[in-house]
Amino acid sequence: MANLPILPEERHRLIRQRLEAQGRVLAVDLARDLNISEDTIRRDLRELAALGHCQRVYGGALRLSPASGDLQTRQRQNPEGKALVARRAVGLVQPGQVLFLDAGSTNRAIAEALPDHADLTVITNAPDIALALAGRPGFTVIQVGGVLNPSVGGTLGARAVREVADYAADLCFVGVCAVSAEAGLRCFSLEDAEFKRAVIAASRAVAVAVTAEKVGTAASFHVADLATIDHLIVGGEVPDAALAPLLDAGLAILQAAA
Amino acid sequence: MANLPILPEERHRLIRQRLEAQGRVLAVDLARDLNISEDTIRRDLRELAALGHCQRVYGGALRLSPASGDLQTRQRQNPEGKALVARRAVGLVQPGQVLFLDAGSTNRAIAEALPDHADLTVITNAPDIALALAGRPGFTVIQVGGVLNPSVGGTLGARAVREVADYAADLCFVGVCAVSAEAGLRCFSLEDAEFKRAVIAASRAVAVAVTAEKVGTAASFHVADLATIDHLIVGGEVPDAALAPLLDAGLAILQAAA
DNA sequence: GACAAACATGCACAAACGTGCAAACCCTGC
DNA sequence: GCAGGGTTTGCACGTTTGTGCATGTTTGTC
Repeated sequence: MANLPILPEERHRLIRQRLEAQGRVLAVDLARDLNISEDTIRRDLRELAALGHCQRVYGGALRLSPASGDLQTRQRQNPEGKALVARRAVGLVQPGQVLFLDAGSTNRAIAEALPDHADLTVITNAPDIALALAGRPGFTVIQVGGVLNPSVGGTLGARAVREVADYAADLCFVGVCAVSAEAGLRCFSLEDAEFKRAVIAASRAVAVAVTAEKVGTAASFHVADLATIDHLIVGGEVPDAALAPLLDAGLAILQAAA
Repeated sequence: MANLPILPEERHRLIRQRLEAQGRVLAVDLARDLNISEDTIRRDLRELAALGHCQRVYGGALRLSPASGDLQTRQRQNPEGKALVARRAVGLVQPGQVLFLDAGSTNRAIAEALPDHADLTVITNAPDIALALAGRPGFTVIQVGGVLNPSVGGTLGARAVREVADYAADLCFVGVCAVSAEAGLRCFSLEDAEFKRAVIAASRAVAVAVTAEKVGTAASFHVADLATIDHLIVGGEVPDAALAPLLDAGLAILQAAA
């Protein structure tokens, strides 16, 4: 060992680095590797924990869970059904592509299921999706600006529509509130529908991912006809009576079942 | 030893060079190698740190590039101090105003401290701030679009700057990484500095809220001079030595102490 | 319940630190 | 040349900080 003196601050950085990489550190190991007493290491860990950089535990320290409180709640609200659809949906994505992810909890699940290190560019109007992807390796995240609609959870309105027109995506995932053979894709607000149409217009291919309960239902505002869709991913147990009309309409359907 | 005299500026360049190459320097080593007293080295390191070229630590100095840390970790640093500053900062806000909130953990705290039912319009480039305010009564939230910078936690770049120019705010809260009388307002990235300047240009009044540890320090990139600021809110225990130069500069300072 | 490992705490010592001060140095104008 | 003002440097002083050791306590495990 070189045994060169290590500055306290330098040591803190090293510990944090090791925490980040391995998720945990042991006081004994650090003391041995850094050639310093365990007492000092313990003091370091206590200090780092006080600053909120790790969780102090008996024998060493742990990395804190990566998700912050607000996001954690949302994640828990996501049932397995959405994760199921999401896993199926990401199969459509190729490395290097530019994706459009509309706001919505199902699309949020898709964002989380996207693979790292795939050189993806994700354009989204949903701040929570942007945040979930920010900093993950292999992602460029573009946020669509505009007035944030609280119930939709994304930016909408004229400004957002205009911005979307500036981009061109290989594939978009449009969130819808209802889908049926007769009424097509539908959602609950006019502004939302306008925005989704802009997204579809700016994308080479269109994918819609929905959970079973939305199939065969309708909502107030028309987004697009079924003919517009290239991929429909449905998850969970869909009754044949609801699915048949969609198949009759000539739609290719990816079914994700447990 | 040659013992030839070394000019201070020459010495500074050498120290920065060594910092760049090795990531750290020890005061003792420099004193020995340059054949000069440790006192002088310490003075040099202090100066370099004040200009934002390194981080001064006990025993020497460290390169600061990898140490800026991501948003989530900063969020956890000194939350009480930030809440304190935030409570003081929201006193500047009048009902019905249009505000600009720059990205950053202190500004996030300000967002959370803003009063409900005050008919406020908040423009922000930070998705987490937008999310925190979305749905709260009496708020209109406008998200600035652009490429999301993971370490800053907000959109930056040409697109974001252009969008900001479309708006006009009564008051902006600019987040800075460092503030001092000599170096003014400073931050860690060029793009960030550009964006903040755009925000300042689009606002009738400028407020800067910082926690105590940022006062009297500096960082690599210049944002604006102190003369640009209308309100400076500092929180926590600020040593008089750090505060005095700011007061001498004629700045009105709101101090938030426990 | 026994035992060892991990821990917190107090203490002592050395290293690193900030500050005031005086000497040495530089530049400038007479 | 030299007098004056500003800057830089090293030294002395007291203070702070980091570290290891000794002590007694807590925690996990068998």
